[in-house]
Amino acid sequence: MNPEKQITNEFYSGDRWSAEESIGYLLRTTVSTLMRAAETEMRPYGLTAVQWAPLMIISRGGNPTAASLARDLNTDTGAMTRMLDRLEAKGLLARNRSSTDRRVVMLTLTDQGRELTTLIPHHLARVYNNHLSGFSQDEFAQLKQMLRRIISNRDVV
Amino acid sequence: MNPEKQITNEFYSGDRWSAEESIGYLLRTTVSTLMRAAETEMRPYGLTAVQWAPLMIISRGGNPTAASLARDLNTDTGAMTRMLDRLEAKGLLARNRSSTDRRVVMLTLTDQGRELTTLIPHHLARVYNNHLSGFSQDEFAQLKQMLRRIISNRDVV
DNA sequence: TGACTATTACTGCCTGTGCAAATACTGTAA
DNA sequence: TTACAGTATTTGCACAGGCAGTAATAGTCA
Repeated sequence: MNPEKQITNEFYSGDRWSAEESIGYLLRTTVSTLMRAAETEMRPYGLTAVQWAPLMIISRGGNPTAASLARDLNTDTGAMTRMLDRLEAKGLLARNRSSTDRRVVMLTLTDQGRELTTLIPHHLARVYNNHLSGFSQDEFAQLKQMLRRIISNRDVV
Repeated sequence: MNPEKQITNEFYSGDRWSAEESIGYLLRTTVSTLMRAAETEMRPYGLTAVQWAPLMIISRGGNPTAASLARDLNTDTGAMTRMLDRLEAKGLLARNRSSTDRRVVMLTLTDQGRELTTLIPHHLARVYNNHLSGFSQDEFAQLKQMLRRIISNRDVV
């Protein structure tokens, strides 16, 4: 056995249970903390904490569709339809049925939507950097890597 | 400067943006991955991925109230009222107005609810352990510690 | 006692998500 | 050409959370 990295499968047992040590509880609290901060940061622009994501992807081009956005953002097409409804209602994007494939709806940003995409990243960076204060670059890289490992473990199981 | 741990405040800048490197995106995806697995694990018992939490806290005693549950679970009393509505509708808990403080509602588990609390932790442990497979105990401890640091940074900022 | 503050539970409104079904359309194989 | 499998979008239903406001109650202090 490698003495430097002992692998085990027993982090939790069915006997004892504590919210403070639960990885699910900690992750959920972390996300809601970040979301609340992002919400505050976005409020002046009339956006919620998650509405920026579709805008940013559309602004990068490549003709994303509702379905591709749903795949990229790890959600479902029903949720994405309604998200786009809200963004369209705010006048940030326009929907136009494609003429080459009449199933898909082309998504384009309005001038107002495009302007937001130039302002959003700065605010988002501020929120993330603030919450990562005290982290070293190594720790930051480790954290991202560990999260990716948890995500990919969904397939292993 | 300590050469072993160089602190910086610049993990993200407003110039470039990538979902794959975004700590918000990674955390959200991790949570939804875990939730989806928990949802599957709980389905046979008629519970969703989050409904077990109030049940477990009530089962530990100490006369928790809707308000204290909301505080412990990092949500608000409105959401908790509706959560308890659903659990009561499923016959898992009972609500009784306290006679000593008529503002509060005493929460007690039904027999069915109490039985679930004996089964839940095992399934939850299974989900968590599976998704942490490949982790060392050190990495597990580091991950929890880093999440706690992000959460506590909400106050620093 | 009476005014005031804090707390508890609840409700309405909005945002957001997941799942399943329906509809429309595309491309392919028989 | 026709049947069929796959894809894109939308909708209904249920669950869940945040925020603001309300009514009832408790405790405190002048």
